[in-house]
Amino acid sequence: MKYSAPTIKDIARALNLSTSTVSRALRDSYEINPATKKLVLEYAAKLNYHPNPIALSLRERRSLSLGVVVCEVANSFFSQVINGVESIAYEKGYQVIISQSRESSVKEWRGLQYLASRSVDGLLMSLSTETTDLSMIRQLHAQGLPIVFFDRVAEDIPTHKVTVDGFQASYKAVSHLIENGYRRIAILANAAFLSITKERLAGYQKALAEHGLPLRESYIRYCDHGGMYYDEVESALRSLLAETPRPDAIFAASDKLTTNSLRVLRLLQIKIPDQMALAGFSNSELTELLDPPLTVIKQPAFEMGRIATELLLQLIESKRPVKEFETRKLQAEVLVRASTLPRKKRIVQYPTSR
Amino acid sequence: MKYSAPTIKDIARALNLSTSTVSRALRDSYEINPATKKLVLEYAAKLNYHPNPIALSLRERRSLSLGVVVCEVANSFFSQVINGVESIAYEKGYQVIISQSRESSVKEWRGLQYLASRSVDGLLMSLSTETTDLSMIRQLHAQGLPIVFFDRVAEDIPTHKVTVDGFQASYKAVSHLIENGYRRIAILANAAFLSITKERLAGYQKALAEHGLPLRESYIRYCDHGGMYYDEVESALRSLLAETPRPDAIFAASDKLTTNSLRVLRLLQIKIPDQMALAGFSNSELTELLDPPLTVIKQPAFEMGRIATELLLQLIESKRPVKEFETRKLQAEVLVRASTLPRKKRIVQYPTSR
DNA sequence: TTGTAGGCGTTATCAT
DNA sequence: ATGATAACGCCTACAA
Repeated sequence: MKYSAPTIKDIARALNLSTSTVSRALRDSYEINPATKKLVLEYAAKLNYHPNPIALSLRERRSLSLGVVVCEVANSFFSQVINGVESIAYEKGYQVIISQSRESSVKEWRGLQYLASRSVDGLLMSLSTETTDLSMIRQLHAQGLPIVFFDRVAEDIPTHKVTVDGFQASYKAVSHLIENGYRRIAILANAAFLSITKERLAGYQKALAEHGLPLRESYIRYCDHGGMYYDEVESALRSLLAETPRPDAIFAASDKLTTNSLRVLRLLQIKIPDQMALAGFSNSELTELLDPPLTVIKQPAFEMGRIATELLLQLIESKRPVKEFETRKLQAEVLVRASTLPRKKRIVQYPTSR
Repeated sequence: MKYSAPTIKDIARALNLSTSTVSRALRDSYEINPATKKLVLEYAAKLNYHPNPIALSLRERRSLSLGVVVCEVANSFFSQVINGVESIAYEKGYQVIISQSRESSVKEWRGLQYLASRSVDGLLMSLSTETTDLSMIRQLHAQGLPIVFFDRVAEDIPTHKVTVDGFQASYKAVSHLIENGYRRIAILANAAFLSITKERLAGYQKALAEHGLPLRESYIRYCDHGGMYYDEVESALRSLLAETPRPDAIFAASDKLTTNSLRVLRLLQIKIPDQMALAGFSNSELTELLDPPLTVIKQPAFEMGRIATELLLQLIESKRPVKEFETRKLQAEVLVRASTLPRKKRIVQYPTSR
């Protein structure tokens, strides 16, 4: 079945004009007779004519579209970022094309492949947890495709970056835990090589150090799929629970890790916060409705999308190659809730069962 | 800054060949000298040549892309549908372009506008709650753009549709409420004109009727933005709570309505399920972790996306106009949890303090 | 086996 | 004020 939208040619033929006249009339050129113009516009409206964006793209060598690569849209943080991206993009007449990597470097690669080969004018990118090979991104960037990284950035690719100050955020959240009486705080983090992982880990370490608590390597766990798979989180937590001494708090360093940790702890019937406190990054709208309400670090995701897009459009619309790049660091807020209530001294810390 | 990918022309010039030879070599045509072929392929690889999809689209009059119009991706149901769509689309070499209406008919219109005018080969569509004017969709459809509706369908546009059996699902969920002792069940629904609203309402009515309960018009509330705005849900619920006699259960007929209802009830400090039971549609991964765990109707969202996409590709790839259309109805499952525990007879039903 | 020309829809340039 | 032509990158019928 063939779908065929009306073209300038159709209008020209019907009205006995040349395509150039029609084109000019449609663009309201001053050199067209008002009568002709009216004729053309009316007929075009009747046909519901719209210029073919593909032809336009081919001619103008730009598609007026931006690619966004995220691990998945079914993640509050990323969907909020996307809303921020769209808010700016639409304003400036750009279409947004989303590609999901689902934390797989193969899928990421495939999405990039498609987006890159001239179908988008620029790229907004958050790396998948699996991505270690940056060669393709590097090459696209070298070829001149404007790229802005957000959230999970490639540190050594010289371009604009927008991140959240994960160091500060983690520092604040872990300090909060310590101030509420928790002493044995474990951390559940994303893949170790990600920039955000390093940052968040550093904030955790600083909070411990500043309060004179020891840093135990055995209290650190990495989840290479960012908590995308439940099993990965369950086994990490189980092994943490088997540590001696057992941690009295978990700090989860990303969205999926946080909610999946809650799931595991509930499954294991571990009381929060009495037997184990829980805090972590999360942008879900539902965290305050959970049982217990979760203490979370909420990132300014929408804002992040907006800023990244503004920077990208700057790159795209700049006449000369941009040499100076900036890294914007946004502050996140810590929302304190019941999952990290001050530790009660009287509670039995090591129940005999489990 | 200008990004310019290598073209066939570049290769032809460099190798002293014609563009057609290069083109054929790249497509591994049998009529090309193996030596030439090798030469071209190697040089192309070196340049990291990829055919320009825009030029291809212009020529082949298809873009190998599908448009998806949903109200928002930050909604578990829709993001799961999208994952289903992508799973099929990628397999068949199609790119997926997502457009969010955010329950606004203007944004929906704008997204459609862009997607439709030849940049996509077909459309997967779930109406925004605000959309009453179908003329644009109707026209695109009349012009031959293949469209498949899912979830919120346009009943009188003749094409494939994929829905969930909202009648059965509602019937089962409301029956469950009744069997657990609730008698005054109010319903919170989407905009009244939506097909899914009518269906779900009918299921609710049947359950009441079958159990000999009266249908009270005063127990029905519509939220025209589908619960996208918290305030809308809060005022609907407040007015329901003011009814005499006061309802003892709320049945929420869509995702956002369900979670926002929980939010309102908690804000008003109404105990669930003792003072008010709550059940509703939701595809969130977190419903079992909420306080209380929510009884929900979970739709086969991923499956829906898959099926809709398969049907759409059938339409797109069909040689002759398709005249026979099918409506697939999928079954949803009811997950029973604590928010609808059997009603305790001994509980005070009308606390004096609110 | 390779090359030439035309066309997909549009607009800019250069006539008329 | 309007028209003819070329070009964007690609493919293919036709020519050589």
